[in-house]
Amino acid sequence: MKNTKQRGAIMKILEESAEPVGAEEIFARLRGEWPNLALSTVYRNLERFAGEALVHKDVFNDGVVRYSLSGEHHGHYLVCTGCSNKIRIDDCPLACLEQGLAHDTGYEIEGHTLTIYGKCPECARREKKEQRKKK
Amino acid sequence: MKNTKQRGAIMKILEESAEPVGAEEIFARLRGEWPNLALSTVYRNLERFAGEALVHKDVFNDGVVRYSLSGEHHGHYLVCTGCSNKIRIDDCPLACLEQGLAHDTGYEIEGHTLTIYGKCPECARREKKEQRKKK
DNA sequence: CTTCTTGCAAATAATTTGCACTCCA
DNA sequence: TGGAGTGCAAATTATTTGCAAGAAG
Repeated sequence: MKNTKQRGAIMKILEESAEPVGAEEIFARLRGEWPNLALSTVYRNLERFAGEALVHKDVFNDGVVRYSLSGEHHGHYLVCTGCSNKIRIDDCPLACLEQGLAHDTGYEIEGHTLTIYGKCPECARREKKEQRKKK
Repeated sequence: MKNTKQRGAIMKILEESAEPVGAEEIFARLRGEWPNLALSTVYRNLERFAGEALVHKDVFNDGVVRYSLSGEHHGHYLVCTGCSNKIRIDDCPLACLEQGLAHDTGYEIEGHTLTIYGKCPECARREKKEQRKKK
């Protein structure tokens, strides 16, 4: 894999951001510094990185694909369906389940997506207030 | 919600299929019986159903949104990243984790998405063969 | 040099929307 | 009958691809 400046710039964004980022977002953030960077270059490199297992690729519920460095510590989120506030879940109870599955099905497990949805205390309270108003 | 024949037909597909189905797939399956059903009607109704919590909406790793009846017994899938073959996972190890989270964060947990990805034995074998060819 | 990469523009794929017409309640 | 629902075509959005020109080793 050749070492090009656009490749480096894309990787730097990935390194700097704590949360997964999408191609369009990376493109927007690099627009200033690299005015004639092509969006397709971003997509191609992200796909490349994912292929080489340098980054982890994930499709979110909004349909956008986001990437994050694979070195980063594996984690999931608890997302509030009211205000979209996110809490990281460090505990991941799936390693064991995956082993069992690999054994039972013969699949080579590559990974998983897990996101938990709920209402944070404020949103839950607000929602109940609104329901009372309606009646 | 009015009871139209296309709405019924879409719901019937949902009821008949054990696995989550996408809009294009439902459209394809109904084209024979309803030759001038519009794809947009399928999309609109699925969104509607999801809004009324009649069906569960989920974005898969291939970027396609698939829907399944919410009444159905809760379950997750092991999806092959090669051929998209799906195996249902009846075991769900999250109830306990969710209780702990509710206690720790004060959130009212509403649900979660969990999908495991891997390669089925055939796809894994095929992929290895192709890699060897390249060298 | 020569192969890997990029930029640009055009092509897809999945989904959404505007609008006139249709059909259930 | 009146508004919810539909079909059709055109618009969006996210992503992919073909190809000639450019840069890295």
